[in-house]
Amino acid sequence: MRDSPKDIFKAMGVRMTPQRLEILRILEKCNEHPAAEDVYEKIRERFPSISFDTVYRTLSLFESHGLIKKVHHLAEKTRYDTNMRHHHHFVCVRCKKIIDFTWEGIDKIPAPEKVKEWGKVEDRYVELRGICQDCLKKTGV
Amino acid sequence: MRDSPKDIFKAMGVRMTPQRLEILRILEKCNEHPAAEDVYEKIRERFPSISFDTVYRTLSLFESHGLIKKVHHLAEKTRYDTNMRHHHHFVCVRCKKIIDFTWEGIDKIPAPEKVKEWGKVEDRYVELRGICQDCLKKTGV
DNA sequence: AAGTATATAAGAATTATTCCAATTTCATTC
DNA sequence: GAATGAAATTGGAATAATTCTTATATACTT
Repeated sequence: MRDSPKDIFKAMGVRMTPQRLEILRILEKCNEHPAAEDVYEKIRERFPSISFDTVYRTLSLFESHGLIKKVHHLAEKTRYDTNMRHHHHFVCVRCKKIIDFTWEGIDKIPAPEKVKEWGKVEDRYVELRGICQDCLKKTGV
Repeated sequence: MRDSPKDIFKAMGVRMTPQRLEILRILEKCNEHPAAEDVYEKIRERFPSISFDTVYRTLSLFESHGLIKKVHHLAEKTRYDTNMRHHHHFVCVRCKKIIDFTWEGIDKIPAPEKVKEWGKVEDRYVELRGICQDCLKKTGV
């Protein structure tokens, strides 16, 4: 049983506006992984004068309340990797520190059959996300 | 046995300039995952008048020759995920399509001890990268 | 229904990155 | 070793994604 939009907005403690409602509907219907621009193009069908800002603000709002999330952390700036051997990353979600590691155990497990049907898998990347020791020390959490 | 800078640039078929040489040294020395700005700040110690453009151009050059790589594909625009359950992604490196999947087999394997020492791991994300069926059809490769 | 805090629209501002044109420099030839 | 021409650098303008600002409009409480 899914919450009604009214309850969702009530729980967030914000007003339910037509724009927000429509963005919510678009997102609920969407099985892809839209960029802000995709949402903007879609909602303009009904709200031709909506501003980009409203879309961005609403996406941030939804994200801060755990309704959606960004596909990647670290998206603000491009980061470069100087290690060209196959490896994975530990990423600190606070300070964005990245540490390389290898993990043969996980490289060997065959990919799920369904995924193989979606296309040709060429690479496997694992990201372990958490809080690094430095950041743990800083806040004690 | 590592190639000399001279050989590296020769292999790339480009001129060896002091700026490029210094950026190469900075990257070789660097165990972090620098953003362009980090490289810029570092090289300005020796080349105070270097332009951002040179840094970006050189990083692209190195990337196109396989000396370094970007930490993430998909970094151009923020993409949103409307599926808040734990899952992983198949990503088409051509069209950037993203498909969700779950993979219990891989979720259960304990993380390497060394990683646990680096911090508190809170989430595990796997990205299978390849070419989706649509893109395979288009080019026949 | 009125009042008020909150949300929106439009465009300016910001940030990361790329483009452009003028100048400089590398590396090859003489 | 100097001249030369192609390639590289600089500095600033341009672009693209995202955020901020301010005046106006609107949802929700009373």
